[in-house]
Amino acid sequence: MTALPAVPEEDLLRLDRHICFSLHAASRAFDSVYRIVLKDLGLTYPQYLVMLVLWEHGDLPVKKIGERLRLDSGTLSPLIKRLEAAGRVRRERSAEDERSVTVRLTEEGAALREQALEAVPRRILRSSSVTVEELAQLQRLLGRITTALDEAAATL
Amino acid sequence: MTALPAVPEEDLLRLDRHICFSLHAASRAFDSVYRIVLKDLGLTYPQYLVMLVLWEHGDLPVKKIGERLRLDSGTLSPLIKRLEAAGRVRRERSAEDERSVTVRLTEEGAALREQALEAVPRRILRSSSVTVEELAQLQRLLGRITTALDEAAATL
DNA sequence: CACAACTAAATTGCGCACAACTAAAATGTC
DNA sequence: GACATTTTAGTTGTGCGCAATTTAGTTGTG
Repeated sequence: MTALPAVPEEDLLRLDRHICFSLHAASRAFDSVYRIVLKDLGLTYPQYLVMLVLWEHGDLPVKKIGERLRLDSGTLSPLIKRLEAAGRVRRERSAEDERSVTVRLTEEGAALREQALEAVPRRILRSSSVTVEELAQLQRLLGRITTALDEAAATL
Repeated sequence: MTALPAVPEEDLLRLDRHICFSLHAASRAFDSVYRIVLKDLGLTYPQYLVMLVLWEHGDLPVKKIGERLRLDSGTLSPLIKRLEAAGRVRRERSAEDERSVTVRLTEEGAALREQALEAVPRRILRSSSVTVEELAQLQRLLGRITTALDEAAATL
């Protein structure tokens, strides 16, 4: 762990500048393209993430959604309320465990999936103008880094 | 551009789910490690980005900072005011062009650079547990995608 | 010179992200 | 069974990020 490569002091800060900047910028660039593509569906980017999870796994308690997206109730509670206000989901207190709130797709919310499938991924892929293989590679690298960062965050 | 690879319909949505999720998650994972590392310096992650730009280029008008970080005044104005309140920078109306506000490092702000150089990049590198080469590769790919996305956003 | 067009920064409003906290329900332990 | 502990959502407060608008200053055109 101490065997860091011999990078000159000054370059470290410049490298750091580039790393955090490019990730930050890429994230926002994706965000802004998604924003445009998702406008027709009346969804924000994070709302789309929640819908993707629900489309894939069906009705889920807030807790489970949070685990899959690594988001806490502070983010999810108001977000899901907005989805509910828009008629895409309903929230129901679980009968077995009154603490838990199950998020269910409405018919409208379920139907939105076809529209999204048609419109979103293709346009995103084309906009990023990278190959599917490159995206898969990017995904692997990001996944590895994320895991490492999460572990590091727990021990810092 | 129309020569998209033959990916089955269903997989598209799953791929999309992974792409946007992994970038979103990676961005937040970096954010949270930076948050921890930067706490000692009393800086948020975006504030650190602004400081990096100032340390590298010296005093700059808000406009120029925004160009380098792709951030607009709606984000930068309050952020820079907070940096000013913390004593890291001063804001001065330009004499030549009264519309422009130049952001200048205070002595304290300039001095913070040494502390950052010492603490930040090394810990981030170690936490992400990837090689400098991999980071450079990641950076190139992200840069390429960001450029493409920005162009796409302009024509969508 | 007058007036339109443009530019830089700031402001407002909304949504996300997270830390810190609260409320209510479930679980564990004596 | 009583009570501390843990768990699930929700709330509050702060800071980004962006769209849309506002304010003030500059530039261009007749």
